[in-house]
Amino acid sequence: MAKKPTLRDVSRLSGLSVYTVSKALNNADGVSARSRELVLKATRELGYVPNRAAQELRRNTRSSVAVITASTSNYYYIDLMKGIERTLRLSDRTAVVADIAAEGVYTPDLEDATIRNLIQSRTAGVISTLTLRQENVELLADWDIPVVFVDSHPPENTGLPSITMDNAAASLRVGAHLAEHGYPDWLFLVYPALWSTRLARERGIREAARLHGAELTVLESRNDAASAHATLSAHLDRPGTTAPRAIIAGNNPMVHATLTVLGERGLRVPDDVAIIGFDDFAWAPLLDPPLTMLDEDSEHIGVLAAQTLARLIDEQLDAERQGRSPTPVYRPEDSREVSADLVIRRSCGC
Amino acid sequence: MAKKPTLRDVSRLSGLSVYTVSKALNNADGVSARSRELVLKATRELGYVPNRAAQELRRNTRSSVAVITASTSNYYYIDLMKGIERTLRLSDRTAVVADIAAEGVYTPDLEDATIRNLIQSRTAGVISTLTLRQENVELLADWDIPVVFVDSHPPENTGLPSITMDNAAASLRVGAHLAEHGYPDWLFLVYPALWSTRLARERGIREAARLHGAELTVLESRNDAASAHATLSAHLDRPGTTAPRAIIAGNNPMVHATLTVLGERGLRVPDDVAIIGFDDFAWAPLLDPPLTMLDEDSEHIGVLAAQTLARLIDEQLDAERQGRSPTPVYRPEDSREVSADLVIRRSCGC
DNA sequence: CCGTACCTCCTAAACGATTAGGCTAAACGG
DNA sequence: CCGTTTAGCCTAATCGTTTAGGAGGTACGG
Repeated sequence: MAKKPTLRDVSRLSGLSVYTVSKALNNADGVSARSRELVLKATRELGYVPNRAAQELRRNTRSSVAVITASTSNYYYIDLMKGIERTLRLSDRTAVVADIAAEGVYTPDLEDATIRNLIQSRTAGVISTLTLRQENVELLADWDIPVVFVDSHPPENTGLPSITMDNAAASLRVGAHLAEHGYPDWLFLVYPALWSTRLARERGIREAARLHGAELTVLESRNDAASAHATLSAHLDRPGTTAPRAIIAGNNPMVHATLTVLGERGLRVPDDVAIIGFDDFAWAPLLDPPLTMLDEDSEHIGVLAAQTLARLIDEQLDAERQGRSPTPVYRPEDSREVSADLVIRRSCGC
Repeated sequence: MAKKPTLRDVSRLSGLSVYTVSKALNNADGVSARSRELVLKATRELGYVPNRAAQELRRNTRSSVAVITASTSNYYYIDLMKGIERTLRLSDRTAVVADIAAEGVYTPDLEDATIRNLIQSRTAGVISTLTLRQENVELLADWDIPVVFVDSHPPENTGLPSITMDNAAASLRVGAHLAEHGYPDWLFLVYPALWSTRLARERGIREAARLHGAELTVLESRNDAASAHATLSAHLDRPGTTAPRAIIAGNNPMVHATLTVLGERGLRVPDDVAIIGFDDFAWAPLLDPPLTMLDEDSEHIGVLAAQTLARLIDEQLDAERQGRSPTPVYRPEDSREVSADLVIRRSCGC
């Protein structure tokens, strides 16, 4: 097609003004059945499809929501996205994912560039899986773009909503279970605090260790399996270090690294070293041995986050229509902590 | 912020016309250093960010590319997306994923709606992971939107580019390996032909069975682990059916189902039943037993697809600037088949 | 037959950017 | 000193929609 048909073309062909055509296509009233018919006929004939950029410019509304992630190779993102997309579909919105980790590594520059980019496209709203820089949160606030955090927390004092699993309670439960087995020394292999759930998880594990008199080592690695592998190997190689009786793996990549390292060293799970991991996933029961894992329902978290965001956006549109300020109003109950189950399999020693 | 700053505001504050401001912000020449400085100062002061909808409307260009998938729970999509995003970033484009499976099940209606949606937003280009309906491919062609298929084929006679692994050759290799072990009867558990790699894979496996005199059963299931589980269980329960000596699992969900079903029935892998699966992934070596799998480098496939698409879009823009037709011109060499490795572990009996 | 109300439709002004075409003043050559 | 070039800037049209503010016409009651 050389020239794409526009509203004006439909108007010409149907013999009606662009006003009428627009009204007819948007099912607004004030258009006779006969005219509506004519418009639809002309539309079909020309294969006309409205230009969203023009609509959004004129209506001052956007249809897409951004999901900010860092290095999506953690499988739980899939479920999260599923929940988000399913929910957004209901209100005819689209999710676009923006990964702010370049080659697997997070950089503030990329975060800044991404935020600028989102503002340029006047995103309807943002769901972020990690704590954003204070500065960027303010920027989004300046532009009245609603933000919801999932599996992460807003920067301090911003009061933005966040939806996480109850990490502290869950971690306590993990610790309690290890204590039941009587393991005296634990190693917590964990990702950086950039992913802010790390804090609550660590707090819970520390508390549990104190409570049950276990000795605890916390080992931090970059948030990918290869780095975790290197970190754990180096730790175990350190002179005077012996393998811990139990390892708690902070997330999916940490679990992968732990299993690999133990396998390489001929350490048997759970006889030599027990493992409990965070974030259950489909393959956990099929691993050798089947893994005991904390099961966060991330699809549900995705749904909650998308619902909250959708409501915020809708309220914003209402406010704007009524001439009130478009600044999003967050309520305390927008923040939620959902509980998680400990799925007991065999890697813990059960 | 009550009212968002526009170009006009920057113009007012800087005392220069919108023309000059626009030129300055786009680093075009014809602007003195002094003016440029004034413009940048005003821009910073106001926190001005250009409105992409307006730019795209005026310039008639789009910055986002759509990736069409169906039920992304197949893990290999993650790598594919990684490759695509990494490549698109180079030309400042964004990927948006559009899933045309509603609750895990594909519906033509959703496909149609999605395509309409993409045309409405005048997507710069499309990467599709499954064969689209003829009709929709024509629609995209009408609107001069370039399309590239990955891990799938275009509808017949459309000549659109596709990038896949060399499924037939790979399947032959799988069969040859099973034959080396001397397994007499094989079961191929496979997803529907909507994902068109199914055809080449089946062709290859059938050919291999014929070549090596093995008996072959092909069992089709919907493309998710739960359905595959039900299908395989029902098959094995059928009176007179005995478990095959080897199972070839057509993709990731099929592998999951196979391992689960065999586990439930107390059949040992590989002693009772051997398994080879398609689409290697990070957890395969840690499963019980470590899985022998075909390794398709899907990140690389993603890179190739995105490169091809980017080139098509760039050529289209050039053509348009020079007043030529914006119809994308596909070259035969845009279609590629990349080879895959068979990663031998233990589930095949080795 | 007139006034009023109600439909239906139209004209024209936005939305926020880009850009063709033209103007001005400074610089330069002769 | 004058004509020509050029850098720097401006005015105004344009992209494809939506929508405020009327304008005509029909129907109806009085």
